[in-house]
Amino acid sequence: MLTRSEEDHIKAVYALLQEDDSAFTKDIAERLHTKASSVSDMLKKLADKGHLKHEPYYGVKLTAKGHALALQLVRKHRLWETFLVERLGFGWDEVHEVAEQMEHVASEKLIDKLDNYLGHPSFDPHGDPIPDRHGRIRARRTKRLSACQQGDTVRIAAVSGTTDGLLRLLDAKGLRIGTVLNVQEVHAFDGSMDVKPKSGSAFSLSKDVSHHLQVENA
Amino acid sequence: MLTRSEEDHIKAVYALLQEDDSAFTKDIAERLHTKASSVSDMLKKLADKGHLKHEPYYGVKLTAKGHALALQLVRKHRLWETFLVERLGFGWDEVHEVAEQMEHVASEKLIDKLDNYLGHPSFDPHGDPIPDRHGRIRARRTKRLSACQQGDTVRIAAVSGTTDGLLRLLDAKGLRIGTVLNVQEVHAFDGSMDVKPKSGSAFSLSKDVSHHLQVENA
DNA sequence: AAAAAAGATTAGACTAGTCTAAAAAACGGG
DNA sequence: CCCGTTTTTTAGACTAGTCTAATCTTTTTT
Repeated sequence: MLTRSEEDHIKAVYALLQEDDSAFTKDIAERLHTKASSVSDMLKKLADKGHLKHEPYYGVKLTAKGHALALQLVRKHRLWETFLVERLGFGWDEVHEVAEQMEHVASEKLIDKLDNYLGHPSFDPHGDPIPDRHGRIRARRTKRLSACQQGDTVRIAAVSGTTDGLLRLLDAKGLRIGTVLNVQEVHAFDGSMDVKPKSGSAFSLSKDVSHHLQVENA
Repeated sequence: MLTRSEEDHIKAVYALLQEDDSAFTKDIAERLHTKASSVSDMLKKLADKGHLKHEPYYGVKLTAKGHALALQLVRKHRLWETFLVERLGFGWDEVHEVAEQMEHVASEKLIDKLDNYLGHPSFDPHGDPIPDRHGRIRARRTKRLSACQQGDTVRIAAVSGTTDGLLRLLDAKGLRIGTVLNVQEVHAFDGSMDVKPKSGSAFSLSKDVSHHLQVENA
């Protein structure tokens, strides 16, 4: 059995590897609001337990065991988020912190029944894929909106690396998972872009925003 | 904010006071599968925080603050049990341990939304009352089946102090919340009694069982 | 290439919670 | 009412996890 802190560290490593293909002590510490020295200790422990490989100064990789575990944690987190939004009526900007607690409830049976109750969803309220009980993820080819060109027409597939503030900003602009956008113009000097939703008038998005929007061709 | 361990201790005190009108160090320790010395420490801490009064050697009483807190924990526990049984399809003998974990998730909003989602239930799957958000409990006048006399006709209202084994035994005998029974005979030498469900044939219940069944007049 | 900066680890202290063992307090039967 | 048992508390040790401060390694800058 793993402690909550151990699970948190594994999840942080997994998330960083997804985003950056690398996970360093300091980044893990930052994500967990803790100090590098604490992370250093914990990495040694998790390496001993066989969940990850830690080359000091060269970063962390998950073992197969650690990777499978991370996927189960992600699965739990995203299923609970789905439950909170679809069944309890939470806003998509309110659920992260609560799901963070629920994901540490330990019961295989609970998660399988929850999955079943929700109808085996493939994506959570932020558009992120939900691993199935074997850790399999529904494949999609998405790119960042910030990587799109003038003239592209794309559908919002997911909002990644979400902060509650970003989600509320998207709400305010009427942007949702599934919203179809046409890229009207990209401004070189600050990376901002003007986009026009299928219905509605055009507006501008900063690079900070477009960077976090995963889109697929529409 | 209270730790999980602190919450567990307050809940144990509350439960013992309900059952026995008294809560002693050793009983709390037994209930929490811990040692009296650990409980002694924790009682001092909780007394300092103002959740309870601890007269060494004379037992523990909850303060108004501690009592309110215990009721909120009971509320959370029973709402989650209700969710697990009614929505996820767990058996009533499978939910205690999982609810024990879920009740420590901290979010007022979550509990209120869950309560709403479940339709503000007044009783959980074991027939125990669910405090409302203000800590109020629906009053009933129940007694133990073991206290009933020959000839009494009663309805099962709750199964208290539940162990999973007892619940499965009741399942096997077809006894549920709401089942109406007639007491046919009470045997003095071992306290067992013969009961007859409204539909079906009579059978015998040991005192161990009848002691845990809360009934009301039918 | 040396110095400075950034990042990581180690060493040592502290907290919370638990335990065992021993001492203290209360209780109960002769 | 006194001795032995039960219950409770205290004392001291241990673990897990965290922190700060100091040291070590790597990278960057000049």
